[in-house]
Amino acid sequence: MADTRSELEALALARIQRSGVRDLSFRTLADEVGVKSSSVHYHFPEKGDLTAALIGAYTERFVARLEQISAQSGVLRAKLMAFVDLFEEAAASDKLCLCGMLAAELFALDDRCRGLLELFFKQSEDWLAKLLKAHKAELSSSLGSASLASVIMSGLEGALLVDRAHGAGRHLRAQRQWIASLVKNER
Amino acid sequence: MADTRSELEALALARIQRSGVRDLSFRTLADEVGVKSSSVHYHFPEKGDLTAALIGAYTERFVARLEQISAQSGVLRAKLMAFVDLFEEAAASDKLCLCGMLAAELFALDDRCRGLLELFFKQSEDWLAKLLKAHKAELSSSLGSASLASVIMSGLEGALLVDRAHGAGRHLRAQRQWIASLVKNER
DNA sequence: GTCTATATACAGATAGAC
DNA sequence: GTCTATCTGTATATAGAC
Repeated sequence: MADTRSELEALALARIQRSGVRDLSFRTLADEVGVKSSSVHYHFPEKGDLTAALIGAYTERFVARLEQISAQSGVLRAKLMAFVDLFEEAAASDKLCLCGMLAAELFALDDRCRGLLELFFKQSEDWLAKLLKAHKAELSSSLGSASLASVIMSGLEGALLVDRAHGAGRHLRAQRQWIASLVKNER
Repeated sequence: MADTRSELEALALARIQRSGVRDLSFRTLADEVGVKSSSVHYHFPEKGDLTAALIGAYTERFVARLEQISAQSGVLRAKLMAFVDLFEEAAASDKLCLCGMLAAELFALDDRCRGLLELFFKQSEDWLAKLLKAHKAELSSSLGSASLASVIMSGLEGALLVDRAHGAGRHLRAQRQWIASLVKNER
């Protein structure tokens, strides 16, 4: 198995995506990994340190996958569907996007975490807006690239959220369908 | 001023929309209203009782306003914009929709509250789908009414969420713009 | 309907031994 | 790097007086 720090991070991430930072305690986290809470404090002195580490690593992985999508050969529609796939994974286990969950818990976060959260959304939407702009001619929407990127991001974050309470995956499926319909069918 | 019970409900609602149920304690709630926590327990024996009462009342008010929108004279676009206005109020004070926030905190809720949450989304989306269906000819989207209702609801809930972390209202504005663009401009 | 007082549990965090 | 032990604060909830 991996080292303690990695185990703590993996478990904490999963728990926060399911039930939020406020529901995560150093005690229960330690129990599940098989150490004591003081050991968790050794790796992450304060809860904010753990949270910040998680947001940073999450953003890094997310951006790396965006770059993979950019690099892959394929039409616009395929790239947009690959973007939706990133959200599908969370949905499969009734989780939220880490940063979506933390946006709901914004007032429980310190400034450093809020800054990291903002960075996640900025980078994600910038990537999306750039992709849309590069394929502007293929789009059927009248909205600008940046606005459309906002609409897509809100829609996907919201779909994960609403599907937990009502819908059993229907909201994310509808989002996928709508995003696909943005690309003109020309042949 | 109103009676204690009403004051407690109003304050609890505002606090949950800002920072969630887990951040609301009977003690601080009591302090802010000027009573003791045991008095809060008199009105709402358990926290779940308070939460359920809030969801019920919130849904009732929300549905009443949907019916007002249905009753008002006006074109489809005006009605959709009136629907967006319902979310604008929360955004103005950095709040989420009560039920959006609770969807994030789903695993902290009892079954009764989860049922009420589901009802909120079902009623809201049913209303929206019915409106869209009645004006199908005026819509520029290729999606079915129910799917489009899902997309709109996800988008608005998500816009409130993401705007807290990044965007300063930009996501909700983009949603409004997109929703307006769904209605054909024919003249 | 509101109070005082209290039971019980758990939170985040730290000191210091090994 | 992990432990035991502990401090301190706060949570939900209840009993019983007024």
